[in-house]
Amino acid sequence: MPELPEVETIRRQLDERITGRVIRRLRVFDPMTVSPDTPRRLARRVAGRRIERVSRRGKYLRLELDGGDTLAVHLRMTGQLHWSANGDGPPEPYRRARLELDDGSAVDMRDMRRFGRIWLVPAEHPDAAAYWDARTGVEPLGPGFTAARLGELLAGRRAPVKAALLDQRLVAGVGNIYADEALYQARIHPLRPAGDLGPDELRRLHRAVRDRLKAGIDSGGASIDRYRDAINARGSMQDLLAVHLHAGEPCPRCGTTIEKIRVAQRGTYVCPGCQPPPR
DNA sequence: ATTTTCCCCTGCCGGC
DNA sequence: TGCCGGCAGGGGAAAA
Repeated sequence: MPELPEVETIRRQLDERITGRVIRRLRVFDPMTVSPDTPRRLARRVAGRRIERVSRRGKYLRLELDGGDTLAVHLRMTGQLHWSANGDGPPEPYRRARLELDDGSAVDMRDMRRFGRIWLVPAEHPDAAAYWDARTGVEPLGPGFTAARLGELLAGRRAPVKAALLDQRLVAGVGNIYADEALYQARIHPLRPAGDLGPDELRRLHRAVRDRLKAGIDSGGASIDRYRDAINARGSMQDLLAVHLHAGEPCPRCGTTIEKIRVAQRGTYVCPGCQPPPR
């Protein structure tokens, strides 16, 4: 569910509220949430540690603790983090874990489908930077993401350009919604082979990826289904989506009926008028 | 090496 | 009404 803009929204809210706090205890209600670690081992490791900052890499949230350990969180499809000042979040059937802090506040992790995970990246990990680099590529809103860099990442690839955008090891943080919207804005069909894009198309795609992700952050994320931010509020990016979830409706730019197709095993929305199909 | 398929899990929706 | 298949913002392992 949450893509880069949703995770960044949550990161900002948590960083503001829990940085400097000390973890009183970690309670795990669903062991699967911390597997393959055990609730007991993880809880013992983080208890009493101070949260130095809350950072993000792609769709990964990181609670950086004193001593160098990092408590990593990935929300996957239906995960949510909810902060409450007095620790009494609303009763939740899907609550999987809870972080209790020294000021009486708490962060609850909720997750209907149980794909979300919390795990520790230990300070003694041989190379913390390599750990994250193995999972996540360039940050699309960072200085390393340029049209030229995007071209290098896509060069020679025969997979559909949308599949490449969804590959977190190339560009980190783009998910199904923002891939559709960026490709539409760039007027590039999602089935085009990634390596076939020309210089102008790469420039348009680079600009569109950044533009749509920024719009997502400015909107507080897209609350299409279950997404809520860290204070249980909805975002408004769903109101700005041009094609995603709009199959059967006219394209806002050319009036052609928007189609739903399947690309990289994901539902994909495309305007066949604006985004000329390959071949 | 790259790309595709399957799987993890729960809930919902449409078709029969 | 009830059952069944398919699908849902994710990524990792295994297979091709």
